[in-house]
Amino acid sequence: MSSLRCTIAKHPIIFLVDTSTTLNQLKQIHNQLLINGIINDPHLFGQFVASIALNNPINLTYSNRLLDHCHNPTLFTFNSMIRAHCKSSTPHRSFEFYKRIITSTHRLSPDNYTFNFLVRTCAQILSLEAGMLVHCSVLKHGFDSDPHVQSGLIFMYAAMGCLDSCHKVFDQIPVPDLVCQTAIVSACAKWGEVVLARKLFDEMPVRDLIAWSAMIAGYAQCGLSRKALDLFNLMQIEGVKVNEVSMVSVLSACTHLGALNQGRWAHAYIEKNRLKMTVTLGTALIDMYAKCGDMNKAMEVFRCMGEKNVYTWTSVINGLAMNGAGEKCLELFSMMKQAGVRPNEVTFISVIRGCSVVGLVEEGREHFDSMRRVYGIEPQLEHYGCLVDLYGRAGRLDEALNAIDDMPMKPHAGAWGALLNACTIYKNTEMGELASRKLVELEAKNHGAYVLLSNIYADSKEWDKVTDVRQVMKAKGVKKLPGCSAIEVDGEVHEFFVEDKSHPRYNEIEFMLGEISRRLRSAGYVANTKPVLFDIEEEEKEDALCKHSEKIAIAFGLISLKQNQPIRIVKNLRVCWDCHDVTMMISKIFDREITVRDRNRFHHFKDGHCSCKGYW
DNA sequence: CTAGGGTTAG
Repeated sequence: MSSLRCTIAKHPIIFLVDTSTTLNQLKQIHNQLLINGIINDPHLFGQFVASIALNNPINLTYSNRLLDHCHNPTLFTFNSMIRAHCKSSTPHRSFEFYKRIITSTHRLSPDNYTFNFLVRTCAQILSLEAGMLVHCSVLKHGFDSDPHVQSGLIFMYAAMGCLDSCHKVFDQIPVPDLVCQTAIVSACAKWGEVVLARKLFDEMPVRDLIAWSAMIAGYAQCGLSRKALDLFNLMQIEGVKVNEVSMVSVLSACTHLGALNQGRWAHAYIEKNRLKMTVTLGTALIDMYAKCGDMNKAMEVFRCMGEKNVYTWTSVINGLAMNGAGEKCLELFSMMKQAGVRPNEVTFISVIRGCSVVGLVEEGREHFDSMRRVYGIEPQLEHYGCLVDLYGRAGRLDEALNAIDDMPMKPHAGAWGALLNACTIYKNTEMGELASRKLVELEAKNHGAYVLLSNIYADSKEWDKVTDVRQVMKAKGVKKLPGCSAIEVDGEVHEFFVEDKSHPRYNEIEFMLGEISRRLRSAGYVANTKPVLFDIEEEEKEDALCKHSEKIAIAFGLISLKQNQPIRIVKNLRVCWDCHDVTMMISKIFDREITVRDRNRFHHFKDGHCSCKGYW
């Protein structure tokens, strides 16, 4: 037990109060104080109350009650109470103590500490109204020149997404210190002004570890993972020491890029430099391995971790679901509950997905129902979307539709999209038309709605309707989102977009694409290819084969990786039917293991088959 | 006697 020593000025009694101090122990200490007469010393008693509040948020109620017996609590006492409540489950109660300061009969007046804590309470409860009132009081009392309060205000407005206010506060600081500079960099990166963030970062006269971490995290959060890793390299070149917090953002960037080798390097770095394996860092590692396709390693890290929180469990459960290991996913969920970790709304999304990928409909439904019944979590749009998917993938289309009808809120595009996807798999034209109509009503330019509908028509050879859909798409200007696939070769991530010819080795890639095409055709596979997008001409189909980003990436993998090295692709969209078919064939003809992570899940291709068994 | 900036799961 790490005890926090709270010494009372020159008094022999030392309080040992921390998060594990029980109520009974507190009462014993309280009695000790009574015996020693400290209770009559208002200043010391105020400190006692404060020390409980600060070190034992669980017993906040106790210090609240004690405070009522405090005859003349000091500003220190009140400040401590505000600070303690700020991070508790009842942050709004901070304001009660502010009120007691300003209405105090002992002529107390708030100081810079008071406002610093109050500002953080506002950030905590995300109340812009409260934040602006506190800001006014800060100005009124003249604490806007205090650097702690300044950074606090930037932090608060950043938490609420008021970037303009962040800038206003920052611009009025004559000489912002390192902390304020970092706060504004972080705020800009968090809310889309990442270029400005970088500019401010570059202009900083001194940059410490936290400043670097803030900028790296900013890139990672914007999805600019490549830039995050580049900056991390620069940071190392400049000789700035890395710690466990900065490593989390680095791992997060690796995760999004699917850069397994860089992630492995980061893991080795962590162990070699003995960075503290915090829960957060461990969770980031698990997520990295899981989303880069190495689920075994993810499980290994998971088993080695001592403390596991809801993030940790959810990461591993989600990883198993994404990799199609539904049963294992449910096993871990049950272990999580046994370990006494309470699942939250995110956990349930992964659990129901896990059921969905292996067709465990009844289990999935039970978990969905248990959300509200057992855990008091109201299912949100996402959960209903998962439920529709659960029924839909299993071919139980009527129940999927019922799930949509049962939604207490307006069904979102995700719900209809899940239904439409199911209609495509099970070739239900009628319901598919309904789903795509609803989808288009919600999102007029939803590319998927048109593509899937036309797939249904193409499957049932209704070419006229296929043409109609095509014309509507053209008329509405519906454009396909640009697909992007990434592949890591020798620790470097290469990105390919649709029809991307910009790679320095494109000549070889093009040659390989031709080779793929020839070998698929000679093996008689092309004839089996489902109608791509529309009833396009044979030549166009051939052309389409070379267009999609994952095919270019796979071709690059074939020319740049050794035969025994698996080809691992990360795609920003979902894999299309055609690419899925073609990749299965490539895995057989070229005798390669290919793993594709699309935005939904993993596909492990081997010997002409895919781990998803067409169930996606 | 109390404070500030960077981190994880959908």
